[in-house]
Amino acid sequence: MSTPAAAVPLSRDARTRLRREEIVTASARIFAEHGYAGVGMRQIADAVGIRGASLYHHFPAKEEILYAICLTVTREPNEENLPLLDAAGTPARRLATLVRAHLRHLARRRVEHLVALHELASLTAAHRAEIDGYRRHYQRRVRDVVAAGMRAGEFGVPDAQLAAFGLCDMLNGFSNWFVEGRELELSDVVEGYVELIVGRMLGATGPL
Amino acid sequence: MSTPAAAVPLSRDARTRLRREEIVTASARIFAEHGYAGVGMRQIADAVGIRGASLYHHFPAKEEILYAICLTVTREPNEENLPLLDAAGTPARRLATLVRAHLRHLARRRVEHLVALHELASLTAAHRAEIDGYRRHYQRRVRDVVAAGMRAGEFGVPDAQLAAFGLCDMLNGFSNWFVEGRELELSDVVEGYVELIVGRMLGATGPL
DNA sequence: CACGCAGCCTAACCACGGTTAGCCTGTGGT
DNA sequence: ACCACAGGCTAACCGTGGTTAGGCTGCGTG
Repeated sequence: MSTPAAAVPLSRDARTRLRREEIVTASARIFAEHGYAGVGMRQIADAVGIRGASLYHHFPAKEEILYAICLTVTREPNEENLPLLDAAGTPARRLATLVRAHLRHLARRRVEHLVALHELASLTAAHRAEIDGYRRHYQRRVRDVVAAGMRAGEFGVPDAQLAAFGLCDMLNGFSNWFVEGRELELSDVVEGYVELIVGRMLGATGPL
Repeated sequence: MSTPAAAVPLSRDARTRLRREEIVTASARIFAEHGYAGVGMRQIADAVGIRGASLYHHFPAKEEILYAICLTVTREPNEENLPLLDAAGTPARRLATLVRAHLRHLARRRVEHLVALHELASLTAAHRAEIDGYRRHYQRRVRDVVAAGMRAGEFGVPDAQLAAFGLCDMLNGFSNWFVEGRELELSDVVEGYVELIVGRMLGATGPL
């Protein structure tokens, strides 16, 4: 076999990327707990077993770590979920698929979402503008599909914009209270929200 | 007349209270814009026309200002809105009344809500626990009324807890995007949300 | 009218934390 | 085998910002 199981050679910049990822993940966890401002570089460094100053071999500044967190967690839904809205099927089914994907993504990257949701104000103006851009784009796409469903007579809501706001807030609020393996099961929440949002609130009928 | 219109005598500790209020309001505005950690005492002091050190005649610490913001904006809904759930009427109508009151409160204290929503991590552990307590209490009361509506056959939702989460997230998300006099009118949003949440999502029928 | 304190001031302290400088080492590529 | 550099370390800097000390003043109260 071409990939030996015992030795893990792992190319130089593969390890580099891993290290970066490790720092980002650890930072997200600590930021989520103590807030971005309440965490020092030395504290982050401790979590990955190096010294504070060494972090600057991976990130040029503390804010860049936060930016990395916000960027991935804001870009991924755009790249992974939005295509689902372009797939075949009725607006209702496409939205239901998006809701499922969105919630599962939120669960998978829960802490990163918490940080991105709470610490936008700690970003550089430029970085913040970029993140906001992604968010607005996402929401606009959702609104457009809601509007399409209204035109198709599938949805009974009075205003697409308002429904889209409510929909997105419901989805994103999820990361504030959901914790894996406590009280509520993920798949139950996902299917429950599909029914609450697409089935009941928007008023779609038939299988989703 | 006993209250002269021209001169405004204003007792000593009335002025004191006003000053405190002024500091809190200004702080909320600046915190909302730059984040709690991004704002210094001197910056807050500038906004009310005094020097940084003078703030300590009104608050023993910076965190106490944040605490004051969070406390009022978290306690007020408990004291003003929750009694509405105990009033006469069906669960649906009582919930509709709560939604209206909640949204109007959010609009009135918009910036304070933004701060309280984003800066919980900057509070002392003790203060944070207290605020969390108020929030959980509020949500529990909402959930109970949803459950009551289910038992009465008014609501068609499958799970009261899940519906309550969605409901509260939709309500609170409101303060993230609503700005007075831009695009959407407050009363339209309020009535739209009453229909979206109580009418459509929960499935209440009849006038709300 | 005198006293006292609320409320503001200036000055300064001091800890914390982001960041930089400069060095050492092991390793992967030539 | 050698060289370069990624990646880590120690030490130190230094601005920022929360907080304290101590003094002045003018209003409201006894």
